[in-house]
Amino acid sequence: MPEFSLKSDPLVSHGRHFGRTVFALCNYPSLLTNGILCLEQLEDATLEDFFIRERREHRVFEKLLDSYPGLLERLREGSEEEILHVGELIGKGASAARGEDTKSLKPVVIDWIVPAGEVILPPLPRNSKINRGFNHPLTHLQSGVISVSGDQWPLFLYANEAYDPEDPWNGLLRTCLLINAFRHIFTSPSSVDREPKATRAGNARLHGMTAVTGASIAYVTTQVRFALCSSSVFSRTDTATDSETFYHSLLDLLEDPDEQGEVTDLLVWWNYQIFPTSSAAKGTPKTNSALSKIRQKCATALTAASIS
DNA sequence: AATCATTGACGGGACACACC
DNA sequence: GGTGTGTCCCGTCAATGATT
Repeated sequence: MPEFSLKSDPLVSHGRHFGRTVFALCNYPSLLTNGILCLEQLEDATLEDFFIRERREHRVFEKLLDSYPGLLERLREGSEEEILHVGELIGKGASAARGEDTKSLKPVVIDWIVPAGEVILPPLPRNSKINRGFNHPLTHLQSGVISVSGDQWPLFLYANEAYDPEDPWNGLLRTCLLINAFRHIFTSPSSVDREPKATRAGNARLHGMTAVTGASIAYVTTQVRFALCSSSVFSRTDTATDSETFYHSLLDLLEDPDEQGEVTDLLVWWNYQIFPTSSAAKGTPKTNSALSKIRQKCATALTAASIS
């Protein structure tokens, strides 16, 4: 066999990383067709004429063009089918990566929320989600609210599981649980709780990623949220889990022009946690001993943490 | 009803790389 | 060489929705 295997089309690989770091949960074939259509119409209409949601999609579209050399030409010169095909490849990558991440996060997230050495009642099996979510105090996503819709944020988003009404940014998205999940997905599973000694390049290095993006934080947070809930099937349109609304609500905040000061601080903090030696983490001390101290702090804080 | 297509979870295996 | 670790891909299964 001459192996006509579509051995990892570069577009699929690109889609994996693009979904994780720029925009997940998206119908890429239609994003591309709409994007091209929009470019053609742009001469006699301004972006202001489009709805907010479409503006975001168009920004994503432009980021996609920027991130893949030659893509614009390929789409411009390609037939309608070709555009759809390219979209399918990118979407296939994004979707496969998402599926693998939910798969691998499902067991390990239990290790992160169950205090070391303790026996939990009712038990939280690593391979089953049946007791998670509202069925268990450790995974109980939110207190005092019956239905969890996507735009209500669970307390695990906040450091010490505390929301500060006076200062909504206080501790927001700065938790060990999210850092762990981010490392698990982007650097390597083994880099979560020890000094990284991976023998293979993780996803970040594989794709030349040296800085955290807001969307990647939103992505990881959405993955953790799903891992903690009792639903077994991730679906973009599932109204019970509402992952897409949740993901978008995080993006809304992280892309809000009025919040860029706070967002920049947040990204610096994250970069220091994830890429301590990269220039993206400049302005903060970055010796190895300081790093291990932080990680140690993270580990101890985590054992005491509970998701209420 | 019955059938088909699509989607996602899951397990497993191929492959690549860095150590011993 | 062998072993451990990680990504990527594939086959299978179940659930869901659309079509007939």
